[in-house]
Amino acid sequence: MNAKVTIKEIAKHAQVGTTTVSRVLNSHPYVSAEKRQRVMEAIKTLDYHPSQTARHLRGSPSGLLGFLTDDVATTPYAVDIIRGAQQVAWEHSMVLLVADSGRNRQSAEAAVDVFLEREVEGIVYAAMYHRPVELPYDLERAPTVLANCFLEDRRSPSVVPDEFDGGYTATEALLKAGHRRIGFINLWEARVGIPSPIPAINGRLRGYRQALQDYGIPFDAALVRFTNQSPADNYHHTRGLMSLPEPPTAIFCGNDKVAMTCYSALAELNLHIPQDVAVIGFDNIVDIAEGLLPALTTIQLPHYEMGKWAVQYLMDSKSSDLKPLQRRLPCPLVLRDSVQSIFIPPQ
Amino acid sequence: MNAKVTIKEIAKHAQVGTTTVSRVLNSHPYVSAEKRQRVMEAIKTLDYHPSQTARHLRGSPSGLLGFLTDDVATTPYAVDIIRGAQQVAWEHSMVLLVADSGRNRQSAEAAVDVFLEREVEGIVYAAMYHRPVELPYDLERAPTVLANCFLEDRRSPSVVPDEFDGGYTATEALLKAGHRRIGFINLWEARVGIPSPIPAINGRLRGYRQALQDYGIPFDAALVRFTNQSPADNYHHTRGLMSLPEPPTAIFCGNDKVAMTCYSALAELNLHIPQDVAVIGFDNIVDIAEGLLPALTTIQLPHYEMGKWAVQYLMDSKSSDLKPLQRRLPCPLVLRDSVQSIFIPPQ
DNA sequence: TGCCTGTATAGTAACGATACCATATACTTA
DNA sequence: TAAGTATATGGTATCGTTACTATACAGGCA
Repeated sequence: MNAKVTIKEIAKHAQVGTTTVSRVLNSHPYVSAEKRQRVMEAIKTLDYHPSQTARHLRGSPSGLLGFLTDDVATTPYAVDIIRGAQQVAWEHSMVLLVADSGRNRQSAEAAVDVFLEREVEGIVYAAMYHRPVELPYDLERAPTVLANCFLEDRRSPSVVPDEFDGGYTATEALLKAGHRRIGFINLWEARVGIPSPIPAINGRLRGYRQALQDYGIPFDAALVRFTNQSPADNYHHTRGLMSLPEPPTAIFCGNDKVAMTCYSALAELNLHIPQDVAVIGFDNIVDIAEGLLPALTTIQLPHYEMGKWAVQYLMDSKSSDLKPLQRRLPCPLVLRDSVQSIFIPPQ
Repeated sequence: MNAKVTIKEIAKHAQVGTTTVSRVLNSHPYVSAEKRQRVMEAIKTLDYHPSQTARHLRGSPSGLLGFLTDDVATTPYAVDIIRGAQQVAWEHSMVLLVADSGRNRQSAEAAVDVFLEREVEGIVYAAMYHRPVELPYDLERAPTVLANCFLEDRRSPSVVPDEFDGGYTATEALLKAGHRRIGFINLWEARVGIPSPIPAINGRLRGYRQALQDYGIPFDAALVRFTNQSPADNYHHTRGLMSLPEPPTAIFCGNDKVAMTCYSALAELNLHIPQDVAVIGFDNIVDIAEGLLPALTTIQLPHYEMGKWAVQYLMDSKSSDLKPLQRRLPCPLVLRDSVQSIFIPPQ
């Protein structure tokens, strides 16, 4: 492993001054074609790589972005946030420095210290599921964008899934297919009693109600259930829904895991999807959605897009200040086979 | 945002020389208690953070590790590799620089260039599923450890799941529960015809056979099936197994998705898990395994552990050279409810 | 007393790259 | 012809930190 080749050695090898080498590297004008050629050759033969460290010290931007997560992995796909962030960062020739806040404030602070010591140009703080957070550090320290989470006081910019849109889209897909009685097994937080601050729950419910209203269907509270997300409870609510005097012809499940249990419960009742009952999920956990028979139509959370947006926003407002807007990204429908158009006889 | 506070300003503020400040920062001897006190105060009041960049330029190690992935996300949990790597890196006060090779050689090369420009002290190359890879760059450029993949010629160190162990453990769990006819729906590669180089397939099969042999059960080729992993094929093989003249009392599924289909197929046959048929999966996709009823007993791939091991190995051999060993990590059993001990009458 | 040795302190030269300044030539244009 | 401009080139200070060197004073010991 040859040690570090410096600009000086290139200069010596090409018989020019260091300035000229620097000019070639940064494609500045005023270098003769001949010397440029010599320099390029030297760079190649000596396998020279410029030191970002020296450049940065000299005044160039660090080219670094900090990416901080709480590691509570609910949906594994949430890591797509990092992929999206990485993608956009790369396009801007920036690199991601990742750290895990490890859920305690102290190590989050430490992580931010590490970021600052390396003078990151911005920080993305990403949560593994959509929720309000308290920032574990002083925001003034570096421009920060939140992804998949937000501050209660909205004092810094954030990008989140549009839960309302997701709920609306799911419900509308069912309505468009002709369904008029649509069950909704919404999520409920595991914590006892406390009215949940999780935006998914309220947002999706509002979307569901709005879609119903837009299609002129009255809201029926009996069709809405809340599951603590255990398979047993998911099962219970599916059965409950189907034993209603007027059971639904379609079920909107709060997530794909709920949908999975829903499938089994319906199978036991000898009901077929999508002929007897249509099912739609949420989250697009591909392993589940594609593994089910029939494959599950569901709603995609925009993890990848949130990662992209967060970094893009950081890049766009590099010079000016970050405006603390909250951006809601749509949750698109992923069409598979669990929803089928039903025939509605003209009345 | 106050600009950069430097060591000089601390020196001035505390009325000492820069050397003294540096001594305090690095807890070197020969500083009087009084001045040390003054320096510490100045650091606090001016909110000083030392510049890693300057330190690095001056000769300290960069404190950076490169983490490069191919992004083909098969199992979402494979990202646990990065979490494990991050964890150990953090313990060694190092930070991870992540990049995505974006599956084409060129951008992988570019990513490595970026790593080298920042003088990473090592690189972890991680694949999203266990397979042989060709390294997209010259290994000499930085100490590299492969995670979840390996070079055909084993010329650099790697850490992979012990597929044999996984296959053995799964089969043994079934054998210990008293099963004697154990079906195995192994994976098969989607690519047509080509004998698969995917180590999962061969390794697990060998583990299965070895366990059988150790328990004195003759191998029955009729019990081993290969699925192209489509739900339809998974379904087909489950039915095939169960319609054998002497059907299995337990099924070892190549992964949790296969197990998921297997559950439905068995339900249709009105067979109950685990009373009538025991099922064991592979991969521990928690969303699936915990969502199924009964919850799926399965095998855990050591993603997190591989990430940890890769970085640990890099750290351990920082001074000496990397020895190109291949480390196989065990795939532990995750006990849930889909396997039950069956009574074997004494003969 | 004179000479070590240990403690305490500050000044300064690096690390590698770049921006500024100085210089030198060739070519215009008033 | 003198002055001005565009082109080409290299020397050197600088970024923030630490290692090295130099200096100074104390106490210990021959």
